[in-house]
Formats: sequence, C-alpha cells, structure tokens
Amino acid sequence: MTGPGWDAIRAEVLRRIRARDWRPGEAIPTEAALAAEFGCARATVHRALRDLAEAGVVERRRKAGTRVALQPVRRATLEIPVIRAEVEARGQRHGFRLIEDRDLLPPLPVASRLGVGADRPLRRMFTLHLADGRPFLHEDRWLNPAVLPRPAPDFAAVSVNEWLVTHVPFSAGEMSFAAEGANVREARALGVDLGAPLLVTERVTRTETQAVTLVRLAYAPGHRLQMRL
Amino acid sequence: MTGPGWDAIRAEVLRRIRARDWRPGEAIPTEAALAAEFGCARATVHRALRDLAEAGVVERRRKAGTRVALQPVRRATLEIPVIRAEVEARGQRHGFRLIEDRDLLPPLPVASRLGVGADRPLRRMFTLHLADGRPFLHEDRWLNPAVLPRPAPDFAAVSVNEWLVTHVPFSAGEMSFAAEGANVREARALGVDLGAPLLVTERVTRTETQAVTLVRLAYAPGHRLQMRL
DNA sequence: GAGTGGTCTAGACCACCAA
DNA sequence: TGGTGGTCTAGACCACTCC
Repeated sequence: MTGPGWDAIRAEVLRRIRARDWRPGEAIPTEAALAAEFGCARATVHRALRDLAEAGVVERRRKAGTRVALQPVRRATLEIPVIRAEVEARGQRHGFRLIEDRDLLPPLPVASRLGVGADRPLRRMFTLHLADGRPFLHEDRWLNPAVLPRPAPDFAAVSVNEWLVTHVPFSAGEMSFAAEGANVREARALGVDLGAPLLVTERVTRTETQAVTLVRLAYAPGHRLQMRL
Repeated sequence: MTGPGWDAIRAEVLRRIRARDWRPGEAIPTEAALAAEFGCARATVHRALRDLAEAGVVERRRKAGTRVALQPVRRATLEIPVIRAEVEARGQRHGFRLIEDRDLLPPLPVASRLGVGADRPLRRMFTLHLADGRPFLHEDRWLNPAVLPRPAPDFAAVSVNEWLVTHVPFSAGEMSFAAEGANVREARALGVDLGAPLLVTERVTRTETQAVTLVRLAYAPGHRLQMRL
C-alpha cells in the first residue's frame, strides 16, 4: 500500500507545468490535495514540491500556497575544487611557485571588502600555479594572518589555496567573474601580452567570526569554466 | 517530546567537523546512532545529513556510511534570469535589436554539439541587448526551428531569449564561461575594439527529446557575474 | 549476507501570513 | 483567524554495496 515515489510526483507536476495545465503565476493544488489525488502521504508530495522549489520551478509560501514561477529562474552550479585537484582532473601534473609573500597594510577598498581595519597588516601573496610545468593560473591574495596557527604553515610546501580549503572551516562568501586584460604581474607570470583577455574570478571568504581572504585568480588564456545547468 | 530541529543537528554536526572531532575522510556515526544521541527521530538526522551532503561537506554511501569530505568541494550557484530582468534588476531600461535572422546549414561542430544533422538548416540569429540604450550583451544563437510553434513568434517584438525561457519547457544543458577577445561582429555591435576582453558564456540547452539552442553571449566590457557561495 | 542510507506512511503540531 | 506549508515522530520496508 505504498504510492508513487517523490520523484514520480516531481515528474508529474513538472509535466503538468510544461503542458501548461498549470500556467506561470497560477497556484497549483495544495499538498493535501495532491496527496489525495496521487494516493500517497503528504510528506511525499512535500518532498517533491520542495525539490521543484529549490530548482526555481515553483514558489512556495505558507498560507499563499504553491505557484508556478513566473520566470523560471535557471540555477547553474559551479563546483570549485582545490586548484591542485582541478589540474589533476585534466590529467596534468600540478605544481606551484610562491612568487612573493610579505606583510602589507591593505588599501582601504581591500580592508573594507574584507571587513578588517586598514591599520593592521595582511599577508599579501602571489602564487603561480602550473599544469605540466606550464602557467595555469595566477593567484593574487590578501590573507588575514589571524586565521593562521602558530607556527604558520609553510606555504612554499603546501599552496595557500590547498591549506585554506583543508584547514579553515566552511565559510560564507561571495564570488564574481569577469574578463579583464592581463595586468603587469599576470602578464609576466602567465607569459602573455599585457592586456590579453583573461578569465578573472574574485572571491571573498569569511568564517562566522572573521574575514579569511580576498583572492583574485587569473586563468591562463583559453581556460573554460564548465557549469551544470 | 520533540527533539532538536534538523537545522540544529546540521549545525552541531558542522561544528564537530570544524572542531576536527570528526576529521576529513573519517566516518561519522550512523543516522541511528546520532538520532539516539540527539534524542530525535532518524528522519530528522537524515534531513540534516542530506543537507550537508548536498553542500559537499560530507559524502554518503549506503552501507559505507557517512564520511567527512576529504576535499570539501565548494559549490557556487549562479542565478540565470531572463536578460531583460537582468538589466531591469540594475535599474536600467532594457531594449534589444534583432541584428540578423536567417536560416543556415550548421557547420559540423555546431551540429554535433547540438546533436542534430548537418543537413537541415537552423535559425541563425544575432541580437544586441541594450541597457538604457547602451550595448549590454551580444547574442549569437543557433536555434532549432523544430521547437517553434506555427506560426513562429515575432522575435523582433519579443527577444528570443525571453520567448524561449517562458515557452520552452525546463531543459537540461551545459554552460561554460571564458574570456575571449571580441570578434568582428561583437566589436561592431558592442562598440569596442577588436580583441577587447569580453566575458563570454556558451550554453547548450535540450529538452528531453530534442536540441533547443546553442548560444554565445558576449557581455560588454566591465560586466561582472556575481555568484553566491 | 548484513549493515547502511533512502524512502514512505499516518499522524501530529507548529509558524507563518493573507484575508 | 484559519489555511497553508514546514517539521517532527515512530515505525516499516527497500536498495545498494561493502565485506
């Protein structure tokens, strides 16, 4: 006496939305009604509708009910591995060089984006990542030294990127992409012309209590970032 | 007689992982054991752990149990609105111009990426999207005419992008980003120099039964794509 | 095989919020 | 204030997969 699975219900609801039985903006039946129709528990319907809500297909509010999204917002997810893993996943050998590493007072824009005072020095680091010995990615980082243990790790042996990912707790943050012309450091490190189009990503990460790092990653020309829709 | 909520359990498990009570690669207790410890139903623990698995913090396999992820893969999600909505969200007025629209036999790479025969013409369309009258994005599209109704919509009145999102059922697909130098069409349409760094995204979308479209979007210089971590 | 996560049930109570 | 989704329970069976 067990009804259809939640994925079957998800599929059927999706079918009706695509078939325009339920049109964008319209309310669809309540969980209780659908459970009765499909002959299953309300929890099963709930599981299916929650999944569709996460996918952006429907919008749900208590009391207001469930509506077909007016503009089905597509969400794409990007998996961000450790850079070493990213290189090795391409079947190449990863290496890196710590180009520069010093303490520096952050300029105001950097301090404010990290939410730290501009009167305390941060660790400023430049790293070049290599794939089979060829330039892969240039990393320009401001690191809050407060997140480091004492004594601090040897970032010539383990890349900052990898150390942070494996040792600093799950944190919140933002990330953005843009295309920019290579700056002087990037051009020299990656071996490209000044102003060559590079895919650049900027990330800010924080723990609950403090800023961790602000980093600008510039990929070597031709790099494509793959996402799942 | 109701125990802690699933989010409280999620938080506690996360705390123990961050505190290295449970180290990367190690198995954590079973759902049943955690339910007993926390004094709640197994379903509640399940809800919490499923959430952590989706976030990439733990890995779960039947029989093998739940392990702390060795390399916590970060997932960033990108929301992809209709281009009109994207412009309007910036407080600007959206407009567009259909630059060119004709039927053309696809070159082999295009046909194979879409999974259609190279012997049937596709719709080739170039559209320029405007924000407050200024170039915002150049759209270079191959469209499978089989997805269109008869008579076909008037793409001079509604942008292809918007029509597809609101009329073609939820579909699977891939997406990628890169930085590329502006090509001749893009340079002319966006009003930039040939070879200027542009953020370019390519999408292929399919329904369950057929290919829909392959599109290359080139954003005007300076555009940043924001993601949530 | 047997242990683990994945799912379903029938019921209950709660939180939210539009009417 | 009542209707809706969100959650929790105690139990059951199933599916996968490691041993």
